[in-house]
Amino acid sequence: MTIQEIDPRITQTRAKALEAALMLIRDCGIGQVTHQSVSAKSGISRSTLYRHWPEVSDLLNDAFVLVSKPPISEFVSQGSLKADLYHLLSGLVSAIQNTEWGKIVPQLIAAAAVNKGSADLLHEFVQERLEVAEQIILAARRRGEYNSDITPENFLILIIAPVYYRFLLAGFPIDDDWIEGHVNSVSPLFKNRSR
Amino acid sequence: MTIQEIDPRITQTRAKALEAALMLIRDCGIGQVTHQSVSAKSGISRSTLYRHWPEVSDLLNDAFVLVSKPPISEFVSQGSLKADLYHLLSGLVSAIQNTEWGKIVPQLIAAAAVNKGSADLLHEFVQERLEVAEQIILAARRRGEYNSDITPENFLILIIAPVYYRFLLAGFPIDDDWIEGHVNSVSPLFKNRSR
DNA sequence: TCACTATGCAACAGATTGTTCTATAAGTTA
DNA sequence: TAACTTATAGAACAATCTGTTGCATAGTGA
Repeated sequence: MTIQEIDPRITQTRAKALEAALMLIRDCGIGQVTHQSVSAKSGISRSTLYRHWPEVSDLLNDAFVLVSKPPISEFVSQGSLKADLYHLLSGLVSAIQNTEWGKIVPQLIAAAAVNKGSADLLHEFVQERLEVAEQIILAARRRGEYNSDITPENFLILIIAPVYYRFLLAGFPIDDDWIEGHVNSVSPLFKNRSR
Repeated sequence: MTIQEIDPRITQTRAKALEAALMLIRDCGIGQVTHQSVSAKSGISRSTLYRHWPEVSDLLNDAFVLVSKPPISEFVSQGSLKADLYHLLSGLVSAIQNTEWGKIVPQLIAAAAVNKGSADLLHEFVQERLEVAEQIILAARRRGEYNSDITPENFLILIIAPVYYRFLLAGFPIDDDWIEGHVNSVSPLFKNRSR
């Protein structure tokens, strides 16, 4: 009952090909991803690519899986709700502006609109992130900092959504000052109870 | 000095081809839009399509222009800020759920990420809509209903962004109850002044 | 060492792409 | 109406791309 060893050649081929695919997705969009273009970019032969991924959609899916499963860091409170929210948004903005994620997510959104597999992947990713971020609100509630009719989920979306809106739709810049102002803007909602 | 008459054959060809292109974008994504597929869907011959749009990107661009220039309705206040915001979101959600716009915008976002022309188009569209919606806030301010440090633009994004987030990223449903709850959630901000 | 198998390469038929030419039909002008 | 101008459809084409296969090679595990 030994553990199944995986041929390192397969691992290498997959890694190289998916990295090339991600570069193509990022720079040219999913429409430019073909067995041929991935072969040219990765050095993997076309026949090998067909053997691993008979359809381009299989390749795209694996590439999206790769980028939508980043490590989720443990929640450590910064001490206050405002500080935690600022920290959350800083991380998000940094991921969007300085990592592959920012370049890939628009393509994943487009893929999700026409492909159920991609949609499931994207929604699962977002759901997972929301659940992690919910710890922020629950911790604040325990400290008595958060006491609102707004559900943690809706409140988090209120915080996070403008970042994506500015980035994906408006093309507005996002800097530390804006993040700080944004957190301050919503802070009156921490304790308001609407009726 | 007569007005230049446009050959109706050209107008027809363009209309038919762009309609077909939009259907392909909506159903299959921009990657599936080719002169051939548009020809098959529209009945326009391939050679004619090449004459009108030498590159696929030209065709895509014209299609996106078509869909991103919808008529902007005059602002008529519903009487209160809450009612105006509810009205604004209802219209947006309806456009997203019941018209082409909802199916096309994910593709336009993806195109914008790799193509400056598409990006300009999208950002201009969003900017224009924000400016129209700003009338809501300005009217509320005149009535004394809105008095906040949050700029009208930032406030509107706070209102609008969660709709797009739920639709594009989370895949969450959006119904009238949610819209109403959302407007109520942010209503404490109408008059709050943060410090 | 030996069996196994993933890879690269060449070759291939079939489809797609981009271009050009010609006949025809539709539009415009007088 | 007749004479013109022009847009389109269709065919044909070389070039490229797609998907598949067979085979030699080289890396892997026992």
